[in-house]
Amino acid sequence: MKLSDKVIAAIKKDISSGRLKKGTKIPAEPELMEVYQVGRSTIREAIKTLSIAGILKVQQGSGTFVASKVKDESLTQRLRRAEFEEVNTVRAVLENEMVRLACENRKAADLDRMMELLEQRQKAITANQQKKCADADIAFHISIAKASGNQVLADLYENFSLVLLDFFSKREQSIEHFQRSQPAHEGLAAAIAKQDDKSAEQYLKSILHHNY
Amino acid sequence: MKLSDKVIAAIKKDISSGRLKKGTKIPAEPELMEVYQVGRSTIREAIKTLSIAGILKVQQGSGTFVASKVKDESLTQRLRRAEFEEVNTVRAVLENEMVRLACENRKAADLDRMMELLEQRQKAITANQQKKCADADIAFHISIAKASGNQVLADLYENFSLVLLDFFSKREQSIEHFQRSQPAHEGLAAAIAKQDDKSAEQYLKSILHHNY
DNA sequence: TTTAATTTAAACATCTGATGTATGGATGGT
DNA sequence: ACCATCCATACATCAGATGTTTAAATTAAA
Repeated sequence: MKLSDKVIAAIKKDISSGRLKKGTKIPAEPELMEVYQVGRSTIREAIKTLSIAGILKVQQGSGTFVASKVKDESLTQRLRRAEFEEVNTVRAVLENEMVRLACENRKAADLDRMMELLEQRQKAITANQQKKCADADIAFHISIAKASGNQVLADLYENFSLVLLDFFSKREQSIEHFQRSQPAHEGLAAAIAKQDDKSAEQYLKSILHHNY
Repeated sequence: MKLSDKVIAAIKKDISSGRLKKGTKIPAEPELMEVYQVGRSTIREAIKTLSIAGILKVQQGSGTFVASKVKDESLTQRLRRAEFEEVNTVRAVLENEMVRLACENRKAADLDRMMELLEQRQKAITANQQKKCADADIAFHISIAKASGNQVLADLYENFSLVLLDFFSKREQSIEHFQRSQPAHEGLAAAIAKQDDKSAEQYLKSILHHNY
């Protein structure tokens, strides 16, 4: 087995695992040399083969890019699971506190804002607009953070929401997923309105678990 | 107000909000022109100012990079109202999870780092150096965040620590305060080392309450 | 209205880093 | 010894980034 074949397999694996997505630029040859601990000729041999196969596309002066997907579903799920757990853990910690405080301190204006965003979420679902859906979803949770009355917590969550947005975009969340969790979101809003912290906690739990 | 000042504010905001992290390359001038809808001179004027201020660092032929972190204005502003309660609430939420996870996942290297920072904290106390003391204190808690094994949580806490630093400086924490809480910090580190989450929780409670 | 500062636009230089190409040497199996 | 493989180096070529200069258009102030 030639060395370049090992590199080919490694690059293919990186593509199928999701570390290298379609359209993304792969590392430059010098960097690949360090990563795979081989000479430049070997790297170029591998790239040439993958390029002929249509998997990669090279552009002189610019770089080499992934031209096609090589999907391995089970593997991508497993590899993203670690990062996924981390994000969800942090999210759960923040949202639990947010919801608890929101039940105590929510004002009428907060409830209006929450309902408004829930409507936007539903509209985006029926219109099959995924990005708007994710935006509305996160905006809704931010509105809960603000309703908590703790501005520091709200600012921190707003910062964290950037991570969530990036996270959603990577996961390719289906509209169906948002559809399924819509009732839980409405229940959560209602519980906060009624200041029923026990019920709110249950709905939140449901929302967070729907992510699995 | 000059147009370039608006661009400066926008870039600063992007940095403080975390959209642009330290060390990352900011978009090239042509792209910034599109994003902010201004000419190249304006972009360059803004970049020049931020570069002189040490916030950005330009490298010809390569790009412009973020050189330093910027404190989140909205967060520091809240502190002026002396709403320490809010800060402590958020801190408690984050640290509780951090400590819980650190007890499970701490590696030997994490424990070494923690002990090293505790020594620095003690040295700063005996040397009566308040700033170094606060730095070591926060660095210690950051090391716990990293020991949790949750990179997302660690990043979030590191961002939040900027608020804590400001918090300490405004409160004029005395050296005596740090001295009093040193045993609790050492106890916390020992508990994490022994993976005794119950004990760790108690020490953390003590540390957080010492802030009042 | 005139004047000056600001902003824009374009052209070109320069630097960095990417791939393309060529060559020689080291290595290991046949 | 032969030969395919691999490594190392140098240089060419291309793309894209910032640096610089200049002129025109726009805006604000005198």
